[in-house]
Parts: sequence; C-alpha cells; structure tokens
Amino acid sequence: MIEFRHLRYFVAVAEELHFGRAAERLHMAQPPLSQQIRQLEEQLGFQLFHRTKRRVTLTEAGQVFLDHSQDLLQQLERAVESGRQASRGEVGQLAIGFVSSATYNVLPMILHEFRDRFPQVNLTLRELTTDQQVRWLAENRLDVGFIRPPIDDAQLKTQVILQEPLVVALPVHHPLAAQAAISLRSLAGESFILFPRRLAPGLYDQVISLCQSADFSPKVVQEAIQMQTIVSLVAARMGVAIVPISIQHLGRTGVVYRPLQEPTPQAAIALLWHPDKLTPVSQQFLAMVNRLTH
Amino acid sequence: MIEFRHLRYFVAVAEELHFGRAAERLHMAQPPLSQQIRQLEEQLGFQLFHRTKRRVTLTEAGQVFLDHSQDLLQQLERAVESGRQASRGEVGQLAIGFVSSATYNVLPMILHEFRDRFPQVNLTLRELTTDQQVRWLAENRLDVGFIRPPIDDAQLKTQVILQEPLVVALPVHHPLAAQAAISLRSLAGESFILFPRRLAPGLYDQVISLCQSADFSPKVVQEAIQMQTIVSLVAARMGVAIVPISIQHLGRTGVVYRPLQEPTPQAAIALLWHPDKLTPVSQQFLAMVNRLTH
DNA sequence: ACTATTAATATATAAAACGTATGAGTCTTT
DNA sequence: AAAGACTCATACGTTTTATATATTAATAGT
Repeated sequence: MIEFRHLRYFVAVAEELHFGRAAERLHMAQPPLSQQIRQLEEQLGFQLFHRTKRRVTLTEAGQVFLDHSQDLLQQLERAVESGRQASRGEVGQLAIGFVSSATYNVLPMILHEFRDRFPQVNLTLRELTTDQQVRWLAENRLDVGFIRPPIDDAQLKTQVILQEPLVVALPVHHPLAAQAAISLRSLAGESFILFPRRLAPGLYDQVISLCQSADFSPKVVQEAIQMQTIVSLVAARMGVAIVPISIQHLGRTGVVYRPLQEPTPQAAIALLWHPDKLTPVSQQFLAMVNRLTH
Repeated sequence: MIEFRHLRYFVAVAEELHFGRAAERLHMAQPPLSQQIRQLEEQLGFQLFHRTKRRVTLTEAGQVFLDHSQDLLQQLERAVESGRQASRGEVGQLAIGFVSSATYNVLPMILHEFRDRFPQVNLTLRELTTDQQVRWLAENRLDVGFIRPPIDDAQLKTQVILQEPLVVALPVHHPLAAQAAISLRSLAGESFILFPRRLAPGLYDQVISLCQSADFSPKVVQEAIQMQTIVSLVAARMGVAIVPISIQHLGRTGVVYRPLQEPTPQAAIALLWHPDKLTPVSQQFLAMVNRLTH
C-alpha cells in the first residue's frame, strides 16, 4: 500500500536529486530511503528515477508523479486545517430560528457580529413562532432559537438575553393617544389584538395577567400570528395591542406607541438550545450571544 | 505522521459508522482499527467521532475531514494512473523537427496516426533545416527530427524512412518542358537553383554528383533555403532545379516536373534521434514511424 | 434483570521501517 | 593509469509499529 511516507520521501529525493542529501533532510539514513523509494516504484509499477550508480534523474513518469505528490501533501495539510477549523466551530452550518419580534432588537446585531467573526459558517434563518422552534429543535431542524419564554420542555435550555418594556400600540387618532402615558384601567373597554396563546404563551399570559391586575379581562377581537399583522390591525383601528417596545422600529404609520403608567412590565427574549446537541458552531454562537448580551 | 492507512481506515469507519463492520470490510480485527482511529485523532488534534460506547457518529470536523479524505484517496489513484500513462508514453511532450520537403510526403500521415493513438501527447512542430535539427537535438530542444541524410554526428542515430525519385523542375515555357523525360546532358548549359550546401549537404551533393556523372558542373545562379522559394524561382525563370518528386504537391503554377531519362536517383528522408535521450513518448513515436514505413 | 451488542483495553505477536556496516560501480585527481 | 572520493545498493540486526487474541466495560433491547 502506498503511504504518505512514500510521497514525502519521494518528493525529498526528487527535489534534491540526491539520496544522501534527501536522507539528511528527512533525518534518516540513506539505505532505508533507497529501500522505500524502490518499494514505491514496485507498488506503482513504473520507474520514478533513472539511476546511473552515481547520478539520479527523474523519469517522465516521475516528473508527472512528483507534481501530483506535491499536490497531495499540500492537500493533506489543508484537510487537517479545515478539520481543525471545523472543530473550533469556524466553518460549518448553523440553523437559527427566531420569533418575528426578535428581528427588531437583538438579532441584527448578533448576526452581524457572528458573520464578521465566522464568515465561513453558513447561516440558515427561519422566522418561526416559539412553539414551532421547540418542535424544530427536537427534530434537529434547528441548532438555536430566539424565543419568547417560557417553554415547558425539560430537555431544552433557555437563557434570557433581553428584557424590553411592553407598550400600548394605539391608532393615531385614538383618544388615548393624546396622553403621554396610559393607565391600564383606561384600556378596560378597548378591543384587544393578541398573539394566539398556542403560539406564544409567554407573551399572551403576560398581557392577560397585566389586565387582571387592573381588574378587567381584555376583550380579544382578533388574533394574529405576526407582529407586523398586529400592528397593521391596530393601524386599521381594529383595536389596541400591548407589544414589546422594539416593535416601534417597524415605523408603521397610523400607529403610536405609549408607555404604561404602571411599573413597566417586561417582555423577555430568550435563546433556546438543546444541550445534548451542541455542535462546535452552535457553541461558538452561544458563547458570542452571551458575550454580547451580558 | 498521518498516513494514507489512517485515511482508508477513517473513511471505512465513517461510511459504516460501525467499527466492527468497518474492520471486516478492511479485513482486519476491530481493536487495531479503534487504535488507529484514536491515533489519527491525536495527530489531528480534534475528535472525528462522537462515541457513546454503543454508537458512533461523525463530528462536524469529522464530516469535513471525511470529504477531504475521500478526495485525497481518489486523487492518489489518479496520480498513480497519470504516472502509469506517462511511463507508457501516452501523455507528455514531443518536439518534432522537419525539413520543409517532409511536409509533402510522410509527415502528414505520421502525425495524423500519432495524434489518433496518443491524443494526450502535446506536439510541438518546427520546420528546420537538417543541420539545425542536428544542433537542436544536441541541445535537447528536439526529441526527433525528419531530415535529409546524411549527417556526421556519431552521437545521433538516423533511419531512412522514405526514398523518393528526383525530378527536374522547369519553367512551363522552357524548351525542355516539351519532352516527357529529360536527359542529364541536356541540362549542362542551364542555370541551377540549389539549397545551400551548409544546410542540406545530402541533397546538394547528390545533385552535384549527378551532374558530374554526366560530365558537367552545374552553373549555380541562386541558393534558396526553402523548397517553396526554389520552386518560385523556377517559376520566375531564374533557372532549373532538381528536386524530390513530392514537391509536386505544392501545385505551384508556372512550373512543370519531368523525370530524368537516366536511372532515377533517389532522395531520402530519414528519422533522426538521440539514442541516449529517449523518453517514453519518443520511443512510442519511433516505434510508430517504424510500423508505418516498413 | 438478563442477553446481545459494541467499543475500549491489555498483552502478545508479527511485520515493517530503520540504522550500521559493507560493497560495487563511477567520476575525479594526480 | 592508479588511487581515492563519492554515490547508490545490499545484508543483517534492532527498534518501532501495526495487528491479532482475549477480555472488559458499558449500553440498548427484550
């Protein structure tokens, strides 16, 4: 069997055209070098060198094989280096899920940084609801997710990376829009637009319990699966909504955002992952998110 | 040191994802296989497999390294194959010299056959005089040549591959053109156009001695380095010339060719090479020329 | 809980690569 | 022309390395 050793020896001899010097360069004695070259020639089935007892020259076939051998040795080094990079999470695949509202706060900054640091990593981004991400992660279709906590899957781990205040989204011409800050009580009679509980229980429950704390149950007239839809429905005067403040960045006309008078409740965005399915790439990603958010 | 053995073993395990089956496929026992893989991982500095005592899966880095390993093994095979082809003279370079008159007889057929049989051989063709070819061959600038013998270089070998009759080239309106065959005697008073002796002594001496045998010395009015030039000078009525019959293929108007009445002297074309500097390719070429001309 | 399966470990054996000493042929030098 | 230096090949003993056998540890499935 031909081994890299044979190629290394052959390249040395071919470059020196001298068994003695080549052996020196390889830190070995000359006889075993001659043996190994002979052995290589036997395996190949053709001569690599013209030997004249005193001088060595490459045959045509030897020249051809030399080119290939040098390539092979270089490519071996490259293969090792690529493997090393992959093991450090510097190349590879990363599938990221995120809830729509994450688009407007942490996500852009994190992705920009990550692309900068690991340009060789191929990113796949999917906008998904929190519960979809939980399922996809279990099915190995995602590496990490940005969700609205909490979730109830003991296998998975989450870590809050951002807390943002909730604000009230109102149609521009709504009477309450005149106020700088809005009390919960004043929303008692309003129609509410909410996320379906099934898709984002965290945010949903937070809004409900907020209203409960002001002694009313919100009248839900519409559910919408995307933040953009919710804001559009508010603009269309279908009702009001309580949303994370970063939604302001949408810049939708016809909608204004007002803080609550009450101590500001916070909506969290958390990072989600499966601790048993970490790849080098996702580890690097988690580490970077930690560094950027704490 | 990483050897091809490591790659072969690794690819087997990575493809089977099972040490036992991989060992079977490699015709070896399982423990040494485990050892070799472990050794490879140590050399690489990163893990190739996730091992769970019962199951083996590739790491990210392992997947990357697998791709490269498969490439490397394939390329080794290709390298060996290229070397084999080169050793058989099926790929490579061949520099061929030829005198202009060889263009019209043997050369086209030989080149066509050779290109057909060895399409991977890169041919370089140079039109050169006989003495130029002798020098170029000594300087290693040619592999083989087609010349007008003889030459006086003991190092080189020649072999006559074609004998062709000499004919007289006359201007169309020349009085002798009316005859079907021409006697040497009748050319005694004519002006002759010849190759310079320095460049093609064989042909030159042949023409001179031909005239001597008819008891006259030719009156040389012009020398020309190319057959085409000689024929053009004849057409311009500068004189007559004695040329190899294959020159007819030039089809120059204003010139007619007539055989000699005397027993037809022959002009030879020979193959020229350096027996100590044969490459596999030139050997194949010589063998083919031999086959085609005998 | 038990059995079959799988990879790892320990030890021994076989193979191989390697080094030293030597030889044979060739080129150079005097 | 003879002697010496140089270079690659050969012979043989040593060391290193790869491999096989036997066994263990651990896990998944019944």
